[in-house]
Amino acid sequence: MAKGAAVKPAAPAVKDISYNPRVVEKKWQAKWEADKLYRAVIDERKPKHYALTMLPYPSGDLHIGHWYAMIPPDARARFKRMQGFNVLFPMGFDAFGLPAENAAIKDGVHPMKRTYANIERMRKQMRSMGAMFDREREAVSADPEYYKWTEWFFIQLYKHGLAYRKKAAVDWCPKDNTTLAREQVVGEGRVCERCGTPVIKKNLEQWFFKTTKYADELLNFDGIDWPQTVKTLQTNWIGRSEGAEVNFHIASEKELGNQESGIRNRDGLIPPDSQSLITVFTTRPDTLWGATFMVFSPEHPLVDKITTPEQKAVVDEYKAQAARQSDIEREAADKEKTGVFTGGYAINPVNQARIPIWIADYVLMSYGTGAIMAVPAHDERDFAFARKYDLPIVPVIQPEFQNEAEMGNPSTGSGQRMKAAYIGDGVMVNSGPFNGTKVNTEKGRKNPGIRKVIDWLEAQGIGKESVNYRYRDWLISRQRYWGAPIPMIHCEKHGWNPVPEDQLPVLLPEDVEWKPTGESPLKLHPTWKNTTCPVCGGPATRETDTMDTFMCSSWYHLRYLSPHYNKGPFDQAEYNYWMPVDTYTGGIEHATMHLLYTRFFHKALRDMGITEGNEPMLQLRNQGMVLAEDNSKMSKSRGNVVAPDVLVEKYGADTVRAYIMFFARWEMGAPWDSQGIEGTARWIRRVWALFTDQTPPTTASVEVKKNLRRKVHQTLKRVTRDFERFEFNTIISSLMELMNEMYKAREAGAAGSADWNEAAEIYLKMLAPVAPHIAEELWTNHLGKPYSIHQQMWPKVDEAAAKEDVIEIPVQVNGKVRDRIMVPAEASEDQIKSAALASETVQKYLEGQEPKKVIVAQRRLVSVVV
RNA sequence: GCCGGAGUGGCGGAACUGGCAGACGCGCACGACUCAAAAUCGUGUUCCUUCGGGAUUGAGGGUUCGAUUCCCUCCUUCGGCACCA
Repeated sequence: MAKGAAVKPAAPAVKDISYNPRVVEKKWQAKWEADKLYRAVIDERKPKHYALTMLPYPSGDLHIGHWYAMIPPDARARFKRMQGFNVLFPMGFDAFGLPAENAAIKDGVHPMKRTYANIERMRKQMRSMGAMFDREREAVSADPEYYKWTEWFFIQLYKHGLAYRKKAAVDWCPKDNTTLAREQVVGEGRVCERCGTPVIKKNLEQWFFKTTKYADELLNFDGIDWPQTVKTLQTNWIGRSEGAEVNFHIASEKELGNQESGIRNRDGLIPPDSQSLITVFTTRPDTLWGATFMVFSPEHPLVDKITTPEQKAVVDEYKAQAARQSDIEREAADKEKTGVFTGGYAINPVNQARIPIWIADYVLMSYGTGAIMAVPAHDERDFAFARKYDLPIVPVIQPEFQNEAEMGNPSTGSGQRMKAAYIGDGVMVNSGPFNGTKVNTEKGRKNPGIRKVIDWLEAQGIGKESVNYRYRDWLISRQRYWGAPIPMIHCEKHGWNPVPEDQLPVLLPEDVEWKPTGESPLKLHPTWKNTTCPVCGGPATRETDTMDTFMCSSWYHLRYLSPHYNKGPFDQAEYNYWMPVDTYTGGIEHATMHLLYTRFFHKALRDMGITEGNEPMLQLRNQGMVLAEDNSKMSKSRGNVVAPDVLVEKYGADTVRAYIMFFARWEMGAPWDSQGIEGTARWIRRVWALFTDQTPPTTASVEVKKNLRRKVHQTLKRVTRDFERFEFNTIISSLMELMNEMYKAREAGAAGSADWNEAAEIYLKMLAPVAPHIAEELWTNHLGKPYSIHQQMWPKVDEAAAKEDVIEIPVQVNGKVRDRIMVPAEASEDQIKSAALASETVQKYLEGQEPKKVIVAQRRLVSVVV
């Protein structure tokens, strides 16, 4: 800091206002491109750094959000490069997808034509950013040379048993006319992630990837530096829950015949055959003795078998009604529970209790086994159901310190007086051999009660430890044209077989018609689907569905390594050098989609010997969102989008880049402020003037120069740290501060001195990643340094120079700052202490009293307590 | 309901590991330059004030010599999940 420095006015500098970003930026962009300055090639002598930013969909126009996503990572990649890393920073296009096809249905423009025109336009716009993308690494997922390998990967997954076909109730978007992965259905209304239309269920046979095989491994984030929020989102999405599977069986004739004699049936137990076995999943096996009824999902296959003739009419009616309801209606959590009795009974294997079987739509066929044991005393949902239909409630967990009135009286075997289900800890009661066992609120084996019961169930052969996941396999079929074809052939005799690999890629036919029929144009194409069976050579048909575009983006980071390589998806040498990705950046909206798929993909490939290591991306950072000025979301339809092209035209790319980095915390985002950019523009112009003004001769004092040098190295230290941490806004403010100091130093006559020249050099090097054009122009043409600034090494901090020699220390009396004292930086704590107590102001506040305590805190503050 | 993030001047935000709250910028006010405006430059700018000070980082409490920072309770807001047995 320049505190205490005598600022002597010098002759005013002569202003140079020749800064014209349009000329400067065009000039350098052309030169850098001609020189292939940003070409990244393998160089074993240098450490590598793979910086990756999520690739855009070619929507047609680059908007401010793209800049926000790409520019700060670009600046950081440039910084890494100056630090001596060999940096790969590629860009490409996620070019398949619905919007282009939907537009084609409207106006007949072929998706391919539209997509490639959009790409061309966006390439041009991207050039104006002045980013260090390696153009020769660009990959476009809709290029046959790309999707050939997307198809190839499908076949590898198929061959390794990770791609399979099954009929299932799948989510269908009636507007986009296609199935969707579970992840693409969002929100309370269960709507299509893309178009907001409520989805419906369809029973279809579709292709799936076995993502669930990796569920446990995907929960492990060891060795990767990812934001906690993403890890939490993925963990919740996978939804692992630990418990047990328990085998109940349908009560036999004999068991039913005994019903007068009560719950127990000691003699003549008929061993349950597999037909009458009902397996349930429960996270609370410790409450098994409290199961007083069972509930089946209305779709459960055993429902018809157990339903008695008397109950058939109501059961059929309930089933029909459940089938009619949409998912939204059915899954509304606050809906009152309904259900009907089937007339059938099951036998609880732990105590032979004969319990009624109901069906209810709150039990989902898609989770667990589609059937549950209901323990109304200790589960809120079961409690509500039991109350409504007057089913017995038997408490089996007794809280240790609660009176009977609240709990009901367990000794009578009745929980009818309970006001709510009890889900806390306590002691097992009414539970045969387990009475007295303590139960806490831990999940799974960590809970002593659950652990003991699971071990016992396994010993008895009536159940086993089990884990269930909310996570589903990834549905990848899309009934659309504009995607990578699923390379499978169906033959009447030989079923499904992959297209022989030497016949890849299966190319999309170009002569297709756009009709809003809801069927894939591939299916309607007269000849495309006809082919021969790879097994017998007989007539066969191609799969006409295409792949979810998330399949393309699951491996694009590999295609960038060698986008035109034709012997495999990537060149092994490139892989060995560049992978894994060192820093990955993008929006958090992909937490449970792309980011989970790409981890799955990498692990599956690893198990096939194609990739190495457990994770594809070591470090992940998410940028926030740029909102419109009124805090609303930017969208074309609202007409509130900020067009970067206009800003570049007005201020130049360097200013837009700097403002993008400055105006918000990058990971948070903020509403756009079109006035705020004026401040950044002013700064850039002032930087230009600082370096181009004609300055008076050097007259500065030693002190002024020393202070300048201190500020330079303090700033360098801070900027270096902030680049590492993705704290871009403070990089800019530090550079603004240093510039202000340099203006003051110049006014004090520092220009032209050795310290000034060092400051100028370091300043431009720090500016180079942020504002590459102006930094290059000032570096080569005004400082006369060798081209290019972007090939210079990042400067080293001189710690000694950065140190203050006099420090100002605030003195608190009873927690309030009363004075500030100046002491030498090397002063001992004792010296600081006496200096503080010597202060007149401090003495005044002491009012003659002896201080009780004097704390000198890390030479930063003195605290006097009276 | 459950899980996670955030809450600091008129605004965006800063504050290293518990140690001077409000850096930097926008906006605003005043001044210089100008016939005038813009641009530019300079000064000021958390609030209250009886000009001594006092209050202040969503609210309340706690730990501490000292809390924007740690702990507890609550409020607001954003995001995710949601009858998951």
